[in-house]
Amino acid sequence: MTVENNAAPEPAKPSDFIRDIVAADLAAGLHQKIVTRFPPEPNGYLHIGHAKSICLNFGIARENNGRCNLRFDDTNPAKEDIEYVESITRDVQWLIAGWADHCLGFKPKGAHPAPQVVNGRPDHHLAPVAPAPDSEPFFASDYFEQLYAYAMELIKKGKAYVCDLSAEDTEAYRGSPEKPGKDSPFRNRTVEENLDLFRRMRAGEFPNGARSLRAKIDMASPNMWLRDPLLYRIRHVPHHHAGDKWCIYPLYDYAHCLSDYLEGITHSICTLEFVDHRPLYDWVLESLDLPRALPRQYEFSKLIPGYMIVSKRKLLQLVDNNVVAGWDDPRMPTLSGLRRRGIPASALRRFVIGVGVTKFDALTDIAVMEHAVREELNTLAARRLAVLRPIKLVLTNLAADEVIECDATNNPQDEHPTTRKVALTREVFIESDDFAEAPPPKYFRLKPGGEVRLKYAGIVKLDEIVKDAAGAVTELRCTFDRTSCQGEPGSDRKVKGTIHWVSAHRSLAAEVRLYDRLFTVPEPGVEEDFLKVVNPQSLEVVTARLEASLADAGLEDRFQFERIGYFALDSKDTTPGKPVFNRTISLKDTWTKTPPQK
RNA sequence: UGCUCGAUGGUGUAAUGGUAGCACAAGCGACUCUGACUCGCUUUGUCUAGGUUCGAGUCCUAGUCGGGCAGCCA
Repeated sequence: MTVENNAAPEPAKPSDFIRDIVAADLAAGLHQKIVTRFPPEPNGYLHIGHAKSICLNFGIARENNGRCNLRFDDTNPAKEDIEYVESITRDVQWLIAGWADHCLGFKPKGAHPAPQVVNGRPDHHLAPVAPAPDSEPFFASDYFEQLYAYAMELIKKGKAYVCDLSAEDTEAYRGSPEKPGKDSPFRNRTVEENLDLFRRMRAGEFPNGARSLRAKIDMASPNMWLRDPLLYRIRHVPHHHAGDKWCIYPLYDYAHCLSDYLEGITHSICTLEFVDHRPLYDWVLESLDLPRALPRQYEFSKLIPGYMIVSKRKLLQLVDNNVVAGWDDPRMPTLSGLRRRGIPASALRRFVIGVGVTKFDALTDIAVMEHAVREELNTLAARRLAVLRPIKLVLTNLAADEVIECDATNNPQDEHPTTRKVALTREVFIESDDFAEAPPPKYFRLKPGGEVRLKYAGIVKLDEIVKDAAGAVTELRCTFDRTSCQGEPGSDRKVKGTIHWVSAHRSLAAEVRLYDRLFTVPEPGVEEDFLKVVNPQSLEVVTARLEASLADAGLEDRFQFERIGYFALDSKDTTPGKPVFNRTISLKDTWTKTPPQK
């Protein structure tokens, strides 16, 4: 009934080219313990694409009794915020709860890499610890001091120099993929001058952008990232984690590999766009004569689910243009949106692990995710009766005050299903879809003169259709077959259709939000204007009638409204006595099929 | 026209020189007090051309097509 027990049945142990490498490295004795990391930049919300990366990194850690560090790649303070640190930490812990939380690597609060001696050589290292009240995630910004020391070392080795070129000139000097760049006029400064200048950069003597520290590699390299990439830039801005100690900040390519090294990361797994950066990743580490084993970078293709957008910039546009109600709108592909939608973490894991890990740019069929969600919810969700679009049905042979208590199964998927009581009364509501005055062929539901079973109650026969002056149906008058009740001899009498219902006065009215996919095309991301393919019917709000027991629903509960879909309380807009339910996903419907897409 | 990564049914993913398999989707059927679930059956695939080999999705060569790379973003 709830998702508190998040222990999902394990998917078959995954196998992919990265896990093959990990296994081979282990077999070769390269590492005694596997340490991976999930390194988000705290400048936005985590989305479903990150879920794949999280499950890959934590999955490898848990399969090898290793660790996966949560590390904030916070080297660009201008774009980052503590708010994101908090939401990301929360989202990661939600996604791995009950699955890989024992592998989550934190560090003692306030800890920095500690000096040590390895093979007679100086070294620094910061090992992971389990999450606890006195621990916190890792931050690249905690390594700024050590990163600075490494930079001084690179300068001394003649492998880095301070460059005075403007951003514009730097770009011009870099050339293009087809044309080699040319050396910066500052490339051959002496070590002493570089050391002095870099110290003064740190001391704050120069304005933003006046100088930078660059790696001295090869301005003619066919790989753009090897054309003397920037290592440090001057930014006179305070940092959300490091405070106001720094006015120079390292860039990703310099900070990331060394952060990996300092934490003892063995396998640094990232997405395909970093393939071109790998030579630089290796260059930095190999230039420093580091005494411990170096981390290695491996790349896989990111997850792009159909009918979704996974681009921070575009997601932000949806929020800014009020297409959705915020980052955690249940239609958003953010982890907070999916969670609010009612999707269990276990279902998300099942999905992202199931799609596999390759280097092929794939568009993943959204049906795969929907299937994973339904499969998970089918075992998790308690069945309830709810009518989304009510139409009144009167059981003419029941007394006005008569109440028949029926036993309803909570979850037929349980090994030992439990039951609850639902009240059948003279007046009930049924789904307006479940009645047709002029039924199409093979219509199993209620039609003139026809019989249908009210689930858990008994069989009714439609005698009379009452309409108002405008001709709209206001009431269906039926005869209830008492011999078809539970426990009666006729209870196993077969009728073709079984429909759901709720008592008219022993039920509650509630807002129900029916969510659908946010876009009308499978690949909104490649659209010239993705805002033009927003699904205008992505949200429909109805006032539904729910069986009375739903008044006790809790935020963690998952429900299947029988014959409709899976629902959960909205965590934000539900107030005491006034529940708001979100439709997580509809039940599969092979009768009123939606036309196949594309 | 540089570098780099990739290509297996409709979609995604296995097969590490030896019967092209799985999942989703689709179709048909069975079951059903959820037109759900479950079960059974079916359709559909190795980018092209050469080569090596007893044997090639896999190895080699050449091509074709697609992705990524010129932030002081990550």
